[in-house]
Amino acid sequence: MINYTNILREHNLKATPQRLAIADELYKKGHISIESLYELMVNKFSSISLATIYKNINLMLENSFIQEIKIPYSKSVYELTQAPHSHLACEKCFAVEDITIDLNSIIDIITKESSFKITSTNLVLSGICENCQLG
Amino acid sequence: MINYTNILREHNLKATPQRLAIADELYKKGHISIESLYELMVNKFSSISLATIYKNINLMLENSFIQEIKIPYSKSVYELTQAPHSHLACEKCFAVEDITIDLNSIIDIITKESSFKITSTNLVLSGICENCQLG
DNA sequence: TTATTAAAGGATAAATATTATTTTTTATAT
DNA sequence: ATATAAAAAATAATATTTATCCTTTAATAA
Ligand SMILES: [Mn+2]
Ligand SMILES: [Mn+2]
Ligand SMILES: [Zn+2]
Ligand SMILES: [Zn+2]
Repeated sequence: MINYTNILREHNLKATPQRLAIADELYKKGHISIESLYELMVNKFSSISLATIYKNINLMLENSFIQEIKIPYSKSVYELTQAPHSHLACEKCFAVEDITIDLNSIIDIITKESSFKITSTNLVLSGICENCQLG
Repeated sequence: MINYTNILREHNLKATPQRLAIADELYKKGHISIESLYELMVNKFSSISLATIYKNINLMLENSFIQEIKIPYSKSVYELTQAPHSHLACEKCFAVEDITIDLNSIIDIITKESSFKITSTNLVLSGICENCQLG
């Protein structure tokens, strides 16, 4: 159980109980959609407003405390900011897994071939996760 | 000026003037957002309904006549279905360019390392396009 | 051609999703 | 402890997307 008080403050975000709970859920679940996060938060703060979720998600994004991952044919999920990495998205159960892939060779090739200056990469590989292959 | 009548029919879509115009704009512009497409279409069909845009985009997606591309920190854009490829997204002018990158080696590595079955890839490289580097 | 019909378009309502506003509460610094 | 700027809650307002209903039309077959 990590304490996110200082990490929030380092991102210029006041460490409110709601925000600590959001950070906690993101840490535990890894990747969460807005509506899932709201449901989880209602369990802890029965009177929490959906607007509080949205305001916090947007502020946390602006201050790079979290990142948004856009998934094809699905809702966006959010995660605590960490080292750049790619994602595996299950088309059946919609689970999202982290995967570290070295894309530097690809970036190098493009940088040589074109004059586009790449600042960040976003790779989502869709398919069927291990669990869903069994069922 | 390509005639999309038969291509639409091959995708089980009636070739209406509105759909032919949508196909035409997608062909000319390459990648268009919903709202841009609506603005373009209003020029050709002054009484077109926004619902017609949404219904057609959704039907065309279901029938694989077009594809959706989700762009980080930006609205989705749509394009005519073509061979799988990746995208360069300019963070300044929001232009989206096509780029063909061979991701097979990456897929192979993941297939060996994990038991996730990849069925499609989605790579968006964000940065600054050539034009925006000049200004 | 003309007739038939299922599908599509237009108008608009309804449902979702997101953001803004106002008041109350609270985290943080003094 | 106090002051204060920021955050939360409640709720209104927008924005986005989908559904409905009626009219029009593309596709098909007499
Ligand atoms: Mn991740
Ligand atoms: Mn493309
Ligand atoms: Zn799965
Ligand atoms: Zn640009």
